[in-house]
Amino acid sequence: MGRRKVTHQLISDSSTRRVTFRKRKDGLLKKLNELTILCGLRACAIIYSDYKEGPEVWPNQREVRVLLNRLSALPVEKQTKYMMDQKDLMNRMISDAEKKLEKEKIHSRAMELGIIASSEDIDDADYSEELIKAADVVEKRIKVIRERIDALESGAADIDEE
Amino acid sequence: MGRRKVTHQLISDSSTRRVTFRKRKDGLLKKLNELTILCGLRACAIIYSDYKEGPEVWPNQREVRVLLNRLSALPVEKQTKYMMDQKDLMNRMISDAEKKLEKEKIHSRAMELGIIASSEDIDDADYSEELIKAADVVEKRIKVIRERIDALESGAADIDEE
DNA sequence: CTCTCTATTATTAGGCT
DNA sequence: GAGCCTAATAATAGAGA
Repeated sequence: MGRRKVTHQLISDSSTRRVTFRKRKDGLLKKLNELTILCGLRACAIIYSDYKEGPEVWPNQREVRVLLNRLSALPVEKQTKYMMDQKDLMNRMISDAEKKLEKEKIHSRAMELGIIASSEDIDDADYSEELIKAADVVEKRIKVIRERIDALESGAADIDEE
Repeated sequence: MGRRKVTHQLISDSSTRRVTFRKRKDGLLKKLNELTILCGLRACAIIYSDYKEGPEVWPNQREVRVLLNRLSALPVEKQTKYMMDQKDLMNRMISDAEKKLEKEKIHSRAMELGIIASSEDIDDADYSEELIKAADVVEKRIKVIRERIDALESGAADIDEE
């Protein structure tokens, strides 16, 4: 939606890529925010780019933590079920794209992303400081295990960061 | 950007809200996908709405888990730093909105969202089944603690789900 | 690299089936 | 509700400062 259509591939020019990253990230956050407000959802997100030392989180750590905790607390069985939902939706998006392709010449690629949103009161629940601290303590203890897993996974994926 | 502008408030009609939810969620995922491709990032997300029994994840559990693990593994100190980044960006978005307001009559609200993206090879790293299972075991043990925290937080926020 | 300013494409609100 | 259509608004690619 700019001066020209953009090919859906990695932007080779790093300068352009950086600018596009900022613009689109902002646009995305704005839309996520709107979804949250329009549909009464809670949402959180993290941007993990090379342009920042670490990830940037929305709307704040608390929210991210709470929503992630909920996901982690779900039985694996149910989690698998979500995978199904995801596949369904991904298929739907692909078929939508294919339909468009028929009518026009669009060739959008398969969706492969995600978002976190909890469908509850948006009231900005003010978690007490004690709770936050308590969560941090637990977080640290868990961290050791997490790092272990992540390290293994990173190895398996041949990934190497910071 | 439809037949009329939409007020940025909770859509009261549940039917309309549902439709808007689907449309915008799909649009969001598409854009997140594009960001991923255009800028060479990995990304994951989860939609937690009342329209599904459980959250829907993107692109899959593996990706969500890996990216979440990375976040959890970060020292709290750094996490705080990210908060700063987030504030900076939020402020920027607000000022952008205010500028527009000057020129037009836009009154977009403060962004309060998030997204998870890891800026590394997009290669669909195929984590071994063993690792996934191992992660699940750890996940379950952690779950107990997580639930505890979440329960406390939920209580503090006067939230009650499923 | 950052901030603006459009020309253009993309997203989507409301209707209809 | 889920799909499809199209008018109308929103996001943004490219260029200029």
